[in-house]
Amino acid sequence: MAATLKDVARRAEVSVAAASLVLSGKGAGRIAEATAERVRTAAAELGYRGNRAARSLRTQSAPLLGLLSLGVATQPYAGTMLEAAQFAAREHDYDLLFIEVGTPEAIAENLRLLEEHQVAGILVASYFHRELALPSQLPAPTVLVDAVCPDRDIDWVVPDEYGGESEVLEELAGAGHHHVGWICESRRYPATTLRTKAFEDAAARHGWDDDPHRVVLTEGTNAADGYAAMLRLLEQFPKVTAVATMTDRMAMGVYMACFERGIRVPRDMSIVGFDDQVLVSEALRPGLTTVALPHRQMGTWAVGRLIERIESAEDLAVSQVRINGGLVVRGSVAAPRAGRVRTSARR
Amino acid sequence: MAATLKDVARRAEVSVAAASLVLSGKGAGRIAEATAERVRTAAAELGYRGNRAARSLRTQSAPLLGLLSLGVATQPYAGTMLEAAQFAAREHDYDLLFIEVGTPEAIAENLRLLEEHQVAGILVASYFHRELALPSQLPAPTVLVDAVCPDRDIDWVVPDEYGGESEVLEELAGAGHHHVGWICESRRYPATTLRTKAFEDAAARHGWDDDPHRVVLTEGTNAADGYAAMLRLLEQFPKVTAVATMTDRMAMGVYMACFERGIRVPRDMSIVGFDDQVLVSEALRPGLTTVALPHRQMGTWAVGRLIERIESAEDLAVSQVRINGGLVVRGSVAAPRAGRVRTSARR
DNA sequence: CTGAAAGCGCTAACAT
DNA sequence: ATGTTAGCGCTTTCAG
Repeated sequence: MAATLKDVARRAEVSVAAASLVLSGKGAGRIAEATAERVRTAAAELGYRGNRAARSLRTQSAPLLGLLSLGVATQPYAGTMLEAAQFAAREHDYDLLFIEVGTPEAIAENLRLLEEHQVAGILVASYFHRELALPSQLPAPTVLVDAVCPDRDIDWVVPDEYGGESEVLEELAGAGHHHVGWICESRRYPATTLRTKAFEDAAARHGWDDDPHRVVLTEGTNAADGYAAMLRLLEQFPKVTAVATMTDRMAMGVYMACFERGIRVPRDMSIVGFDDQVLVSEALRPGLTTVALPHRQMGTWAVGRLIERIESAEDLAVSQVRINGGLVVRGSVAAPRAGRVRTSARR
Repeated sequence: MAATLKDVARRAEVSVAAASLVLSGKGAGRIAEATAERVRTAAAELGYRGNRAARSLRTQSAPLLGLLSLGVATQPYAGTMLEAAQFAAREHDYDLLFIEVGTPEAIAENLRLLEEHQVAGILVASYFHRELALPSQLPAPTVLVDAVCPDRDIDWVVPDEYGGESEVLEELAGAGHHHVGWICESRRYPATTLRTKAFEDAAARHGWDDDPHRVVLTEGTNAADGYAAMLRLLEQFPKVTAVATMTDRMAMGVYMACFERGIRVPRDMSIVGFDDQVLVSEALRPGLTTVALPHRQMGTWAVGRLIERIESAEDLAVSQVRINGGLVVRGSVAAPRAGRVRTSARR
């Protein structure tokens, strides 16, 4: 049986009220130091840990953050956000209630669950940058991670798609490329739209070869999509000396297409990706130059922000930020070769 | 202000006790159906949700499971276990408190934190099969996920390393290979030991070429390790027609070495991995034949078991299980070619 | 500076 | 069949 505050008080020969004051640190100046010391000793001796339920019942709030996840745990690397969030929470003495909601529609019902728990704050986290609809009544301060809620003033943090893509494209421009291809998923998401915008702006800025054939749209974002797209790109835009893909997985497919065609990376073809899925980007030979997704940073920021909001007396202004995960330079970019001769396919 | 039980009782014109009985379903046979109906209506009208803190305080236990994670969220795919655990918990009306402990040493201190929360049960989950030491006093029923605790009778679930490896090696045997290489990390973990044992047994069983040069030990488990190991294997064991690697990532390196040497997969070389890291195994061309890690199944099993233990009156016998995630056949295995001529390196 | 006491919302033993 | 009541452990007035 765990020791209660009453046990501590009895042992220290003070009232429970005094013991509570001391242990919660609110007794400073009110309780004599000698008494306080007695209480602390007694608590230590008894291994007193307190009872969250009793405290919550009394204070009508729990030092708990509810994390409503949309696939965050499952997706490689997105889980990093989770870990970062938990660390940040722990640092402020909050714990994390993890709930995988499955679909956006299930958010509302799970918010009610969190209300029962009397969570002090709520994180709604997605594994990819998306738009979300939220019920108008939120049971606690809420911040979105890798998601935005248009038509609503609410804190959120997302990757800086435009900035990141621009940065990695500068690598290509810096190496001297002018015939640059863009392989991107066709569906319209914040990520596709913003990264494509960055590509178009970079192209305009650097006067890249303005041929509509330089872009290939795909159905999905995996290696097979990248592979097929690259084959098509080589056909419809043979001048290409560098390719930017919307994701690392697609870049992996591009590598494979190059391998098969006897095109060497980066000598004959420079390639850049996005996401920094280390399993892929680091494993490729040469390593893929890409942009990291700021999972960790988003988790940390979101929790910091949430706690700020919870603990601040005033109403804070809404804060919506885009974080650039940063360029990761590996070996997939080189200067275009002048008199490049494309070797024929190997089979 | 959320409605309380008292509000419901007043509205239904009954006592709080009666209301409690009805809402918790324990009133069957004790409360008249008409009364019960009145209570349920009142609760619905008020949007009554109950207060976990009050209930926990009273019952001295919370419908909460503490999940102490050792890197589970960060590791690609291991997070799947987390999602599965949460689903299973929710199905039994438990919620999940997620805590990333960082290192095994931090487990003890976090167990005390869970004690404060009065969790009904505890999951200690690792992202790889390992041995763990646990304090002798656990604050609640505990089950280990992807970890064991030697010298201790405690429930755990781990991947069936031996069974899985044996199964994927049967693919090689079935295709008719006799000169099979084994690329494995040199450090001794349950996974290395058991998978290596499976290799040795398969080799003996099928009378594979018994040459000590057929195995190459590596420092790590990533693509670069696999790549270097494969180069070495080709040199010291040139007869090799099939390679089994300890991880998919290492297999990826093997593919790359083959590509560079002009060795075609699977025509000239069959390859099998372990883990089924889809990002890798599915993306490779041809897809990698491998063994899945049962993350999802482990999560589900562990929670089921834990709840069984929590809710069972008697002392259950300890249950320790190994789950085989299952063979995933893709395209990396073929029959060895009779008069195979190794093409020379491409550069 | 310290103690007594009320009460958070709920459950369960005990009355009626 | 239903109501009354006594706490669970803690915080926080309010008295002393």
